Amino acid sequence: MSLPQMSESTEMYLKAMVELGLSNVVSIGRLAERLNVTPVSANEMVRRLGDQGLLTHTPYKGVSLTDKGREAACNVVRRQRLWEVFLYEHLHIEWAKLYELACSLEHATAPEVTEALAAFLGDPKFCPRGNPIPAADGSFLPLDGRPLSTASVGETVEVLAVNATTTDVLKYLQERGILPGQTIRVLEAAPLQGPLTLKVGEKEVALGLSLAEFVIVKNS
Amino acid sequence: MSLPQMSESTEMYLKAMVELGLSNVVSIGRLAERLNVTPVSANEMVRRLGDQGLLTHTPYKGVSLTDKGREAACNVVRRQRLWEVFLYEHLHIEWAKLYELACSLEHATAPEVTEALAAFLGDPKFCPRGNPIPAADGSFLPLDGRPLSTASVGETVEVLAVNATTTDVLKYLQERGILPGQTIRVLEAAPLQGPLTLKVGEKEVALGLSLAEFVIVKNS
DNA sequence: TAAAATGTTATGGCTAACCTTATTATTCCA
DNA sequence: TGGAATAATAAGGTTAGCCATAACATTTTA
Repeated sequence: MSLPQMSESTEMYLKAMVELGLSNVVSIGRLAERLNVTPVSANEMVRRLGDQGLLTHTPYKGVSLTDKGREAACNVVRRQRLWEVFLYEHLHIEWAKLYELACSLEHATAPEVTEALAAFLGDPKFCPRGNPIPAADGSFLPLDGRPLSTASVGETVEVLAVNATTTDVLKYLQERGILPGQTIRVLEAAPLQGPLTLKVGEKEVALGLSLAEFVIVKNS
Repeated sequence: MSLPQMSESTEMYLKAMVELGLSNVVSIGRLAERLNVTPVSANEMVRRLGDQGLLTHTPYKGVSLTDKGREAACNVVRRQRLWEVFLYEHLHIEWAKLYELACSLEHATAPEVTEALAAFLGDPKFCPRGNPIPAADGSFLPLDGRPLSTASVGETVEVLAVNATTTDVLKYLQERGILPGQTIRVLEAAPLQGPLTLKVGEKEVALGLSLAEFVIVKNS
């Protein structure tokens, strides 16, 4: 009574590839880190996915999706983000938990359910974390933004999306008001990869650089 | 990014126990048949579930749920049937596919999603197949009915529920109008475990005894 | 340019849930 | 009561996706 013609693990790898930048070459290390597996395991799995024609691996360089992989990946991400919308707007699930809970559902969703869900939700274009939802045909307009970690002191930016996935990181950002739509001013950037000091609403917030990478912003 | 503290397989065994009669002693053979595994595999798995205290197995007699197992099982069935309601009423998924599609989702549903879903749906008491939905506290009022296979010639009965799970069986019954609420008259019962001849609406329908076991009816 | 960091490959191990084949035990029924 | 049906047990095999450890290759960077 299950459906996966693509395993849960495969879906996680594909999703990670999209989240780390749809068209980027991603190192095995980064992939392993995001998926919480050892580099050795990621290497094995990347070989399997390569054998299935979903991605290409250039040794010592990194991994990128093939056309087939990109299509499959967009489909996975579509399901993920549609469920996030449903959980948020209709079930009123806590924002920080959306990714994790939607992730489980995503793996269990047949194509006809995906499309019926999209129709039910009114074909939303963005998920509650601000990320675009790929269309049914696989088309995907990426966000026109950059990570907050690249912003310079004095800049004022607007949060487009939060790209984090783990509940604890999302909760941390939420508690500090770092949510889509929020305007942020960069007050200070500590040297040696140190944290940013931000003005978020009325509050001053210190944010580590690695967390700031998860926050996608545009000039405002 | 998954949740199962109880494996998918465990959930399927528990669900099967409920579907084969919440308080019945079920033989390994029947369990194996419904789950589409060999009796040897079912035996192994039953031992594992016994070790976890979910059910008790009396050799050569059969299997029954413990209190702990019953609670877990009701929870699984609750999730399953709530999703059936959602898929049917909000996503307009084909009736015959509900069980299978809801089954996948069920395994991927965290408790907080279950309860939010129940609230969203207005705490429904029955699934689209006519089966009762266990309450959040585990209480479960079973149907007051019996299998159509036990009906005698000349009886007129009303379908309370369809207990089948596979899409092909559900489709077969649906095509013949055998759905909850339908009134059926038993015209004939062939000897030697032969099929029943039924009057369903305007049509005469022949139905094998093993299929008739899936149809729960009451006197009407 | 050498050391550090990163990536690759090899080997072996683990787990859950299935499988087959074969043997033995029990229960049911005629 | 004896054979058929059903159930239990034993032994060994498979798969996916992980793990660790260790050796080796390449790339980056100081």
